[in-house]
Amino acid sequence: MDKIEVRVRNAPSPTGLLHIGGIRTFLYNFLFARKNNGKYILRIEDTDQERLVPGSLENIVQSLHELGINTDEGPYWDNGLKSRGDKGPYIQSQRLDIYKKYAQELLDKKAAYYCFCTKERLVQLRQEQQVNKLPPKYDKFCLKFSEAEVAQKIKNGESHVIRLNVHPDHLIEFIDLVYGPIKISSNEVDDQVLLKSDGFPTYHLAVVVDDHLMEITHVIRSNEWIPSTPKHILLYQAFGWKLPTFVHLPPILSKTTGKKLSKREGDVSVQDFLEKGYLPEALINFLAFQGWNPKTEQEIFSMLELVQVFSLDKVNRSGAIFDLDKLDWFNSMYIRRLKIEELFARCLPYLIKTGIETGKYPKEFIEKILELERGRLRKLSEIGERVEYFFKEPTYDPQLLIWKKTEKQTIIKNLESLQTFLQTLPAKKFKRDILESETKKFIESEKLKTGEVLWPLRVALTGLEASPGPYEIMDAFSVLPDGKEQIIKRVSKAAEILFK
RNA sequence: GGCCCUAUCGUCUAACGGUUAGGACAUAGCGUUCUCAACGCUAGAAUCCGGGUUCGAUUCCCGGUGGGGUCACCA
Repeated sequence: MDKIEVRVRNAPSPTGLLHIGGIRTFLYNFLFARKNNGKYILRIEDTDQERLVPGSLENIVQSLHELGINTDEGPYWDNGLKSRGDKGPYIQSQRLDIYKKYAQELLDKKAAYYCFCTKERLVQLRQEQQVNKLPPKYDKFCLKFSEAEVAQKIKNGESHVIRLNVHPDHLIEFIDLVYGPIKISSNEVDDQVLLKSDGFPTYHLAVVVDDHLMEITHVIRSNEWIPSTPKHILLYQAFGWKLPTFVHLPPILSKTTGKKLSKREGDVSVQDFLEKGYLPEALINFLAFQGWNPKTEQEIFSMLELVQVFSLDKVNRSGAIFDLDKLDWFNSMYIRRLKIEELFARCLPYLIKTGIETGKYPKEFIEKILELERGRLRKLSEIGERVEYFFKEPTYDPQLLIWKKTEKQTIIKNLESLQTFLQTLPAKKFKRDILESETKKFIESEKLKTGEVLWPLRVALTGLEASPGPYEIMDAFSVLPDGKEQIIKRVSKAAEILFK
């Protein structure tokens, strides 16, 4: 028995930046396609000409590319916007004649009818219904016109739309792969506009026609579409087409509002997250867990592993709150796993932004520094200010140099003898382990207290309350030709400042 | 408001009628430690409410309540 090839799609509107909640839907479609050796298609639904935002098509395609969600058909990014696939065009505004043809077919089948109602009448109708506490629905007013009347009105150039003719009092049922059986009365379904007066289709006509023509087998989309699924089913039935399998996904909610994550909430676009230093791998891993989980205790999954374990029957039905804390955790996990060269490459933009001219330093120096910070980073964007002290002499808060309740004099004295000790230590011995053992010997022989030496030393090197340890920092500096001098200079400067 | 969906720690979630209700994030404490991070240990923290069904309900059914969604010539 031949299995029908799985074909799924995502169909965003180019009305702005691709946003993070929406990505989860893309991800699940992609994972489902890959898991089933199917095809993953991107289609652009630009039938609302008023809401178009220039550049959003590029943003969508580019964002998907950066996240590693690769499409098989439709527009894609490869050093520029390209397109592929033999069931195109994949941009709805280029398919207008197709929709007209199918709208005509519905007209011929009496499944749809012309409507000449003005906006004013529709608004008034809705108001009346509201006052009378009736559900707001079109009242089929224009259904009464004879064919001759309709022809005359069209000939007169009256503005018109085409509406779906929904018959009352029957039940529309479908089985959702996530939500199970769903029943909705046709009385709840409005005589939806299918073709607008500007000749463009509405979403409902376009999505059904295209999903059929593009041989989509599974419609996987966010659950806010459940209420309009009956309209689509009615259309499939009117055309006599086979229904796809419907799969609705639970919503992703905002932590602050508890409502659907929306574009109005600030930085929610993929681009924003990438710019803040979230790794695509972390974003994908986190998003995969918003509404799905593998039923095991493993939490870290690469895209490849996700493909292997993903299945729609493990998708939840209840909404998930988007929690940045958890995302941050995933991100720090992925930062730790990065190869050092890759960490360098990915941190570079942030280092440049802080004004650090990495080109002026040995690669080994930068790499050692990044190695020190990688375990402390939640987001790559933090890297700049965290490592600035390596490139710029720190300024000191005298109070900070003092370890707990130690006497100021003691600290000064320790910094001074530390200076002499480091001076006498050969530059080639400025290696982490040697530094540690030599410094310990020094502390012991001078009968000093560890904290009273290491704390001021570390602060002298960094100017910071929190940082990696002094041995590691000195080890990194030792890579520079004047590393030892820089270290000693900082120690002496710190002592000076305390002395004042 | 009508209709639809939904309900386990603060958050993501596990437990397909019988568990001391498990894990992770976050939080707190302790240990390690010059600080931070990491790591280890520990703690607190949940089955919305009310009815059924059943020997037994987090789990199945009904009702309520809460939350979300949707009712456009937007998608």
